[in-house]
Amino acid sequence: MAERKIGERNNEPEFLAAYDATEFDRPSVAVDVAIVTVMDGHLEVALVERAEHPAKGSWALPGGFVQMDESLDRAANRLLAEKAGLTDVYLEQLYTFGEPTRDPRTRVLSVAYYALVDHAQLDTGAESSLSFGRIDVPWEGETGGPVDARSQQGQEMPLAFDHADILGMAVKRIRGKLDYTPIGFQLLAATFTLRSLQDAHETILGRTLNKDSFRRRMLATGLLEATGERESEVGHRPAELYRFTKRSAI
Amino acid sequence: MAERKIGERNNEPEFLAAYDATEFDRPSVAVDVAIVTVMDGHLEVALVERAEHPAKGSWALPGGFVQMDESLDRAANRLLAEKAGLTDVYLEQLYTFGEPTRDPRTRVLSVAYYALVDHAQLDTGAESSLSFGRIDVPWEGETGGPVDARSQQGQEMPLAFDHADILGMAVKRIRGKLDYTPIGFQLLAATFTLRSLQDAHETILGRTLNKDSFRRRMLATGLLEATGERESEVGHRPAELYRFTKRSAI
DNA sequence: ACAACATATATGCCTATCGAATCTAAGTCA
DNA sequence: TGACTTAGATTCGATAGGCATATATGTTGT
Repeated sequence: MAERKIGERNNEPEFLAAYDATEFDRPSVAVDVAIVTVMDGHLEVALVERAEHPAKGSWALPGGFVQMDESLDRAANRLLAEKAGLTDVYLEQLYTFGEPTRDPRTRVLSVAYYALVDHAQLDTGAESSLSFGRIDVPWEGETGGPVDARSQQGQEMPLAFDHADILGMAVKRIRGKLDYTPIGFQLLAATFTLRSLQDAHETILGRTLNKDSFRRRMLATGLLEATGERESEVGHRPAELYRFTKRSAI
Repeated sequence: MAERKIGERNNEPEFLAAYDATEFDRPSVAVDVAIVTVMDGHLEVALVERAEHPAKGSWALPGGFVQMDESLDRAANRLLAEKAGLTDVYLEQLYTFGEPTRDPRTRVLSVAYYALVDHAQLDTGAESSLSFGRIDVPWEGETGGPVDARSQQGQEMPLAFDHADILGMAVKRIRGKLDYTPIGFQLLAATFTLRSLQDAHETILGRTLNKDSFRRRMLATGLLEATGERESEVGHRPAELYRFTKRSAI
């Protein structure tokens, strides 16, 4: 991360044209949301392309400033609705990023959230302002470090500010939470097969899981129940469809 | 929590005398630290008595406002040093509390941290501005809810603002982290017996642990090594003293 | 010196759980 | 009809945790 002292203005012409930043005695507070989903065996995150400086042309997590009369959770939910048209999704506060130089304009704290959504709920059409980047997890380990994104064509999508750090922490949190809470179904439709749930877990963890152990463990939690229905049109024996019971809302 | 709209001033005389609060378009940002330690089989937290309104006479976590040129981590470390004389202790960001009405004066975000310290490091003398409250965990469960504090004499120490919520989340986080990382030794001196480490774990978790399993599990991590020394003056067979290896710094 | 006592440390056994292999069930497709 | 694919059940061995017990090593009292 570039070193820059607070109060030291960026005097490039583009900056001065785009912003009339003023120093305050309080930081601005933004909420940024990592909207994460699973698609075809990889993690994806929703991104917006920055049209203005700073970091013009690079990609950023959708976010905005907290209004003075709304809570942080409410701001995150509002931004989810405004930027992605999403309501009633799994949303959790992640961490607050507060390096004084993380935004070159003025001091901006970012209260980061992450959301887990079913890929089918996402508007991936061209009319949406959101793009989706494949999350590029470098080492198959703890992933405490920054995480980059790539387009479907494999091009790098450079992330603005410290958003690669936010994304890295989001992946780490989701992985950790998967070990002791069944949050995987937040990424799936209302009914799903055990295999698709395992696929989601494997994608998040970045490693394969034992099929039988996974099945036993999931059924032992008592959090999911068989619907009696089966998937159809699959070219082989169809699997039973399950749903999550009510109290699965963590 | 009392409902109060932002911008609606508290017009009680005491408030007006104590504060000349002004509304801004940005929230103030405070850092509050739950300094947690283990003492005689219970958890303790460092508290300061509020001398002024709001919440005059009740107890609060040590905290203060973030300066414009310091990071959040740095602010937390500074406050630890200023308020408790502590440096080089385990410190981790916990959560950011942002209900608009959490402070009756004006909007204040609290970026909460928790610190784990050896009780022997703490200045519990009368000259210190810090008092210590026993953490009163109501139900032996997940402890997601608010947690109160009591004095050594058993008197309630009512917590100001939403600090009971902060403390509850701190206990929950510490318990969760204990399951997969050996943070317990942050509460102990440089060398310690396995029994004292188990005592610390049991105190944090609020339940007893199997001695042999605990011993096997701890030794299997490879994170601690025998010193060859033994405790002394204990009135029974002295236990071997252990220390943590370098990389134990999580 | 010696016994009584308290706790540390080691060992063996039982059981629950996980991973792997194998087998059967139930669909599609040529 | 038979090959193929994946679902789901069963079995078995390895492993780790819980529990009981035995032994080691110190202090304290007489």
